[in-house]
Amino acid sequence: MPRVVGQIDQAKSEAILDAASDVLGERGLGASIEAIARRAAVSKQTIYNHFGCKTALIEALVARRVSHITAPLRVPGAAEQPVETLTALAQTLIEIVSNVRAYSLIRVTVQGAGAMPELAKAVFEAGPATTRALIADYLAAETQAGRMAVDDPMEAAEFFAGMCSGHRQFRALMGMEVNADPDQIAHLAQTVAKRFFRAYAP
Amino acid sequence: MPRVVGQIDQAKSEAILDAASDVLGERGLGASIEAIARRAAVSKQTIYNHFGCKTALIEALVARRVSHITAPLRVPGAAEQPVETLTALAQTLIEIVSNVRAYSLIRVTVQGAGAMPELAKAVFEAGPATTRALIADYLAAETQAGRMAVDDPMEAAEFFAGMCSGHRQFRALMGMEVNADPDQIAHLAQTVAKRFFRAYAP
DNA sequence: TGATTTTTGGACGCGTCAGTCCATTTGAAC
DNA sequence: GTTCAAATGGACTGACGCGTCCAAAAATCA
Repeated sequence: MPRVVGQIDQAKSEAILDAASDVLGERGLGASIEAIARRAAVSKQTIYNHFGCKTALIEALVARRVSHITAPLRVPGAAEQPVETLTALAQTLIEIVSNVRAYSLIRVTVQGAGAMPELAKAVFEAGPATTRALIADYLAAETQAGRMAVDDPMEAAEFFAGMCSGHRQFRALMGMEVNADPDQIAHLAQTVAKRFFRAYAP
Repeated sequence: MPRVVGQIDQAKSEAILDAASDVLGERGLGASIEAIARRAAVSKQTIYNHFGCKTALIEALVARRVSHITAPLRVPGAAEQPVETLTALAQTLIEIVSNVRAYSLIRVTVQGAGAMPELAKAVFEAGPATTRALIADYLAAETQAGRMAVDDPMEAAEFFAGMCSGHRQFRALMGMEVNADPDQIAHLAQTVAKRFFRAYAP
């Protein structure tokens, strides 16, 4: 038997997805398969061998990125002070929103929302929706423990996420520069947590 | 002299822009000029007579919409109670974010950000940036008057706008349904104002 | 009615891109 | 070295969309 099936697949598929991420981020959904092939130093046919069609390629790309992006989104272990947990949470959220790479994916999804609504919904569920549910759970628990007074956890979670993303979301979406200075992000996260806690303190 | 130049222009141009708004909102930037012409019950050539090229058409469309959308964005006359002013402000913002028509424009802008960055920047300046500045001015004035305690008005304005848009922004961008029930919007606006004021009360 | 301009609609050139086909080369396993 | 799947690359089809051109029709005013 020659050549194990799926051996080279692994590496090449990754290379193709990396290239697709870059090129789609730069040129948008209109980017041609040939451009992606060039960037990946791979023949166009190989892409079709691996993914079948452009839509499937994009779906694979989105699936991979989404898992990368949402990975760090875990509520830190039960905290002594809510403000500290909220600060950590805000920091993660703001970092995600400030990540150009992540946003190039979102932009692609927005562009494709018309043509592939399932994809848009999947990204929404995996990203923002999951995030909100996570935060809401935490807020409900803190309220139960008497450390906060959140009457509507889902709504509050939305406020919290909104404070974190704010205009950065818009700027990122519009392809404009987003300040990603770690110090500034840390400071912003602290402020968000402080103000949010003040709004929902018992 | 026959036919006054620019007389029919007015009406036809409007019709074309309306159709363009609809079709672009539905199909995205990829929508063809022919589709727009069909929707406007106008010949393709007429569109070119009026606007010259697709880019110019989109620019004209965006310019018109932006002025429509931001029109209601005025800070209500100096209020007795900040919470009431903030509620009115939040209401306007949430209504804009929940307006499908307005968001179809934003989606078009996001899609076109790569190809026409000037347009994206113009929309950003006219929309979110202006809004933030307006809110910040108000917050600064209230702080001066001793009715609030906002140390960083720009930052606070961003938080306020973020709380209003929240996930609605994402859903709208992704082409998903957005709840536009007036009662719910009113309730949400009240909550935003209440919580925000609590976060920044003296 | 006549003069003049816009509008129409259909055909056309031109470029781009998705996806296919295929002869040839590469390279891992035997 | 033989074998056979995977990869290459280049040519090709078919579709689509922008923008142009033009002759005929409609609309406007004198």
